[in-house]
Amino acid sequence: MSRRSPCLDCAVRNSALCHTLSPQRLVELNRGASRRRFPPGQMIAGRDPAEDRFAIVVSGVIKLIKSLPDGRHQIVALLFPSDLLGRPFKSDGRYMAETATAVELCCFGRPAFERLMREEEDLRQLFLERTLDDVDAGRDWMLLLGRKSAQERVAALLLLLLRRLSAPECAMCAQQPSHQITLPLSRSEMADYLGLRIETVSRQLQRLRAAGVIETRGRTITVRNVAALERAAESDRG
Amino acid sequence: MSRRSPCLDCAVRNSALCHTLSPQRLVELNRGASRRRFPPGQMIAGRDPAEDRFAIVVSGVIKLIKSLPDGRHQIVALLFPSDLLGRPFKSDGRYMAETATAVELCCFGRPAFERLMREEEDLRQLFLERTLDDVDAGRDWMLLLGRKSAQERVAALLLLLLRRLSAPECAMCAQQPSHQITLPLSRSEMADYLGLRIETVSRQLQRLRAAGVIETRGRTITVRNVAALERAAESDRG
DNA sequence: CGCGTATTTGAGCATCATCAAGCGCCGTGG
DNA sequence: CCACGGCGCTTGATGATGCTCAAATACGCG
Repeated sequence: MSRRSPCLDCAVRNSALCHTLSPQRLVELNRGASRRRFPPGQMIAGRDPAEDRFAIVVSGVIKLIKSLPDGRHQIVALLFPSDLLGRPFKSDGRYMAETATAVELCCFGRPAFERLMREEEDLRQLFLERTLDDVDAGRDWMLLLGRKSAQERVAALLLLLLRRLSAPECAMCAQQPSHQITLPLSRSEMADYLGLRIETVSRQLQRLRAAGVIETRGRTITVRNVAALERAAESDRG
Repeated sequence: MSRRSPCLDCAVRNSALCHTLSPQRLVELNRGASRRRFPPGQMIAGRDPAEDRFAIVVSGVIKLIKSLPDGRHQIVALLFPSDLLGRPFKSDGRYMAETATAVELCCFGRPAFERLMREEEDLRQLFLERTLDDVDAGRDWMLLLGRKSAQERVAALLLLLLRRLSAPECAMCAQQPSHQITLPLSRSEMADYLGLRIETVSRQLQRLRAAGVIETRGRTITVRNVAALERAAESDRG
């Protein structure tokens, strides 16, 4: 009983869903919750119903992947620290979830979380609003996939990563100068998110580098000219 | 007071969100609700905050469109009878909503609906689950836009329309034999939904016709071979 | 240092976009 | 009833973007 709640110094305590909960509720949620770590490239949720996880991302980046039988893949979402993995009220066998980087999760039992969702007004409301934001994010990406050129797609992805990785909940990612990021994705993963092939991604990065917009060194990218990058990504909020 | 609730013979009373409400709540909601009709091709919601509608689709089909400044468009969702138009808890200036066919809406005031959402457990839950379904639908479409060929896209769209237009809530659409549909979309709209050009859509339809999979007569399409159409669309639930 | 993997680079190609007619459907008006 | 015109759709020819296949290079890691 003298053990303090592990939530108090959680890296995402101010941004994850659970930030709306009272200390008492947190203690309750923590019974049966567990921190788990995964290495990069590991499948952590998918078709196996026994593996029907339900967790908050504490650090690292997770890919949600849809695949076709012939081996084509599309990453349909990236989960960053403070995002929720898992779908309440329905088992979620529609995507594969795989770590892109090393990941730390805070895992709960489904029943405990669903009960909290029912009982806690604020939690429910926050979850709903985040889900509505997910709808919007998906639709933004539909515009990108349906209508944008390879150049625009790559630029848009770099801006997305720049924004999300420098957000406060990613403090742990220890980002260098704010215009420099370490990509959490391989070229192949970038391609799967952008609906392109790996060679095309590589060439578009090359083009941006040649134009002096970015500098690349492996997975480290420095944005030299944010405005130019935004121009390359085209106005997104049309 | 002797006027019976207009909801009793509403075409979507069994499938729209409001089906969870008690008769008393329905009466309440109906104060300030109004039926409105719109011709095809009319913008009914978009950037204008005063036009921030909030409505159930009673009949017809609505397109949600995202656009880029240079005139590229992407339809990011279709709304069919019983679907909800509008985003609660946040004004929704992110898409343009335009009628694809003649449309009948049941419009509410935002405050009334948001209050019901707060007070009615069942309504809230249903709305949440539908929103989660919207997320999934968007992600399915991302796979289509990012990874599927023109042929697969067109076939997938035909199957989608076949399924949705023969659902019970579309009874009003008076679909003919169940393998025949009247497309609610022009070729141009199909292209904007599929991330293709109008000529490509036309050619793919032509290919399906040549293969004996469908018959086309203007906007009337008869599916001769559903299995072949499904094969052309490739397994979707990968 | 050397291997395996990721990434880059190159050459040729396929799919889909673009540009440009042509056709058919329909409503209008003669 | 038929000529006319407009619009949406189809069809054809050409071209560009991004894909495929292949090889070279860079990089991480033992």
